[in-house]
Amino acid sequence: MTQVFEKKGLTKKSENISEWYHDVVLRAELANYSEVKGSMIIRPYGYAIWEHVQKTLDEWFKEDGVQNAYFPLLIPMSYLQKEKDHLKGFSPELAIVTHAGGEELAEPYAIRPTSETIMYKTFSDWIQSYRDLPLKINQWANVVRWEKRTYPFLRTSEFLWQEGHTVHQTEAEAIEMTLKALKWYKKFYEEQFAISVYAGIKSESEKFAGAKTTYSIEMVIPDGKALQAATSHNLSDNFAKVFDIEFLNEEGKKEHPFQTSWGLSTRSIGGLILSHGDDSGLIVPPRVAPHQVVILIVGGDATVKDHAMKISHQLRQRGVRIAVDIDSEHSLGFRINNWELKGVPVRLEVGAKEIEQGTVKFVRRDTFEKGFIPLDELEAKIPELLEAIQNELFEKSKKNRDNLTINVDSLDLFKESLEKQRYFIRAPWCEDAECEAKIKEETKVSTRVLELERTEEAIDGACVGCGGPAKRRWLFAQGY
RNA sequence: CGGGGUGUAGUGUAACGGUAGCACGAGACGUUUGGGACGUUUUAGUCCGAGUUCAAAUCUCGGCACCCCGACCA
Repeated sequence: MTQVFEKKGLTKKSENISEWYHDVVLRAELANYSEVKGSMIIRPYGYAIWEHVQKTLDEWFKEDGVQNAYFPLLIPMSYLQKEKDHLKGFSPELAIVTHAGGEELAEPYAIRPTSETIMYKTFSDWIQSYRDLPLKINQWANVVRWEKRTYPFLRTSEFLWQEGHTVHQTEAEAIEMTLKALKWYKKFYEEQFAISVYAGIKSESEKFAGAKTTYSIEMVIPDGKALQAATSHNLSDNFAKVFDIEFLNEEGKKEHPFQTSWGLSTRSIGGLILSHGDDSGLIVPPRVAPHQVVILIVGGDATVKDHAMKISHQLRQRGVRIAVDIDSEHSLGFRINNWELKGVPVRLEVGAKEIEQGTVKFVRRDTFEKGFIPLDELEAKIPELLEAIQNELFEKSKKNRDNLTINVDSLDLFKESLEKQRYFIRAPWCEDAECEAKIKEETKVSTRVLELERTEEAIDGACVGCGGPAKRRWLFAQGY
């Protein structure tokens, strides 16, 4: 029987995932609420996870020739007004600076909700010839989108992200880049965050303001809702035209280039929390865990402490990220509970008993499986154990995703299936925007994506929304 | 921004219109430490403003804040 270690005062995840989420964010010390409405303070433990995200993605980007740069926080309103769809999409959530230096500004500045406009204005100067292409720029930055309802990490008014922006000679190249970014994100979620996700194309009504095509990563949250976890846009030459980006091609003729933009934000950490946590708190997959292992010393004498330090040194040399808890103020149980809340994948305990036996006690955070590892096997066993945990977390996430995805062929069944439990529903759809709006009104679920592997799949069925001829099977779900 | 709800120590809760109490936390001292230790002790509160009343945490009105549900959204 699996022992469950509930936490005092922690709402059960299965009972109220929203309350559980808030509790965990605060008690695992990921973030604090701030005085500024809708903003949060990311605490060191939460920020360490973000730093890992940055490090991993940044490496992949750079291998592909993407260079980091930094553009201004403030964007002249006139820039945003150039692309009308873009402006329309973002204007409801803009924060605008109207005064500075004690005076009213002649032209207000918007705090960037995203940086397409300010970057592309500059790109038009940078790009003259086909020799300047492709241009691949990435920026790690904060952006502000004034949201009406906010949650820590999942939707804050100010959030951190990376935004990649590339410029290409041909649309085919741009599409290739868009898909490459999407694949980075999918790989990131699967291999680093151990979360199984869907990757696909957004419907016309759900796409990015100003894009020709938006691709996205959709995460299946254990409550059956969908979280848009990253996006990648094929901007075609929409922005190039309005920002006068032109290059001379090999024949000496002027052409507009084709562009992409793609981003992943601190929202990803919200997805991580929701995906892996349990009634004991957070569970952080080993590859992204700020601490992969915590050593707790049991009893306060110097021999035990020395022994623990020696072990930590050994493991650190093997590349294991490790914390040593030598707290002698609190009881062992108290300390254990705190580390469990923080989701450290493996806990080691060292006390007089272990020293005598020449072992170390280990406990897995995800399964609570425990045992003793002989000291001389520790260096080999811990990396193995971490790898196993990483893989099992992913398998569990995949199973969860599959269990929460169902195929449905009629609107009645569609509605019925949502009565007891939210699902990702894969259903035939005519791809008409009005029909989509109708489905959303009647069932609260909207199209999430057309999965990449189903873009070519022709089907004969009837659309679940209007009964007309369906084109392809899309994923529908309620958004976060 | 629409609909609903709630505001009491740092947190969670209690008090018929009649002495604001309890628990946790935090601080001090001592004893403890193999799954959220114990004793002694200290600490701190009715969101703001008006009204009704002999008397308001409690009733009324206004403001503000927060929460839940919608619309918007990485």
